[in-house]
Amino acid sequence: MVKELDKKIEALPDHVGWRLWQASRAWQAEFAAAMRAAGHGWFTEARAGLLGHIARNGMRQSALIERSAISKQAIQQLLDGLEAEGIVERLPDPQDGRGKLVRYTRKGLDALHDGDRVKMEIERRYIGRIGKERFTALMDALRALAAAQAAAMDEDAGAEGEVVESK
Amino acid sequence: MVKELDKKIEALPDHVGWRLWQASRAWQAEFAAAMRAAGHGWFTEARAGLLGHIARNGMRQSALIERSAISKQAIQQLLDGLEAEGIVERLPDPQDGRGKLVRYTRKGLDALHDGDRVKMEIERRYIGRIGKERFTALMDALRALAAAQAAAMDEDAGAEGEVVESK
DNA sequence: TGAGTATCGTCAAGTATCTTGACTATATGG
DNA sequence: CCATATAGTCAAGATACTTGACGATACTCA
Repeated sequence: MVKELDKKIEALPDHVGWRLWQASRAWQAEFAAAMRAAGHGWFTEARAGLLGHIARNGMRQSALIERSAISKQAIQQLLDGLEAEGIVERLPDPQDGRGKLVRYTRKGLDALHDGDRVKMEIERRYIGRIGKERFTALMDALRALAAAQAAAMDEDAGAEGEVVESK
Repeated sequence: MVKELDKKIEALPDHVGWRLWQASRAWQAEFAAAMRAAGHGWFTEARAGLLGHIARNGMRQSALIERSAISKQAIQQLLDGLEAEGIVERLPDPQDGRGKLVRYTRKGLDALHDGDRVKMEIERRYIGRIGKERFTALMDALRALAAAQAAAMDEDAGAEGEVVESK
């Protein structure tokens, strides 16, 4: 019994990528469970990520595309789903016949509110688990990493990023 | 121009879950790109995660299932793919007619070696980007989080985790 | 010994997320 | 007015999972 447990622990991967993936999945599972408990079963991980980018007062779909790291088609599909759930609605942009404005419905704003609450709860739980100091260090490192990566990507783009269509 | 950039930055979500997800995706993209460059195009993220759990000298599929956070069916599908690629092979377990042993092929071991190299390279890059101290703090926090979460799950299971099938 | 039960792996079907390619409609700038 | 770029959509497919059902083997204990 004990021997098996030992084996299990001893062999877990321990590189950054694995740890990040693990932590990310755990967070998402916790968030999804809490949101389901709050009656928002439609709140999947990708949708949550996208909603985090939509300004409370709405925005153009194209602006959303710029902000998110995924393709316009993927965003469209997510929005389709969210629209079907009644979380957001899409209106034609009066300024540009091609564009559309995405904005929250009443239901969407309520869900957003619950989402924020749940996020704060989870954060509190995390701080309780690993201590405020460690948590702060975690956020600090993650922010630094994101900033550094964004900078690295900008450099690539600025230098000569378009070697893709060779061959 | 500048104004648009400001907008873009100002609106990024900043909670733990989002940061973890971002960081995880960025790591995976970096890893996949490097592995592709090394001629291992089949090395997808889920496969990499699974391979991280397979002992160098092979192991039972059921042991793999215990270690991984995903379902046995998902693991089977991943193994199917890896087997088709010639990375691992599955042999009947002489000790147990139901079981199978999973082990690396020669090609798999080579890929694993490249994978380890790439992981170390990325880690070095990360340390270069955010500093050794921050990186250490990051790993420390992630490990603590994983340990605390595992403990929390064990508690749940020990107490009364089976309220699922009510209603 | 043999019936019930648990474990191991598989098959099948479905969902979520994301990708690429092709296309329409509108805007913009000579 | 025409060429080109941009905004959004449609369709098809890949990947990474999920749940449910199932067959085969092993274990237990009366």
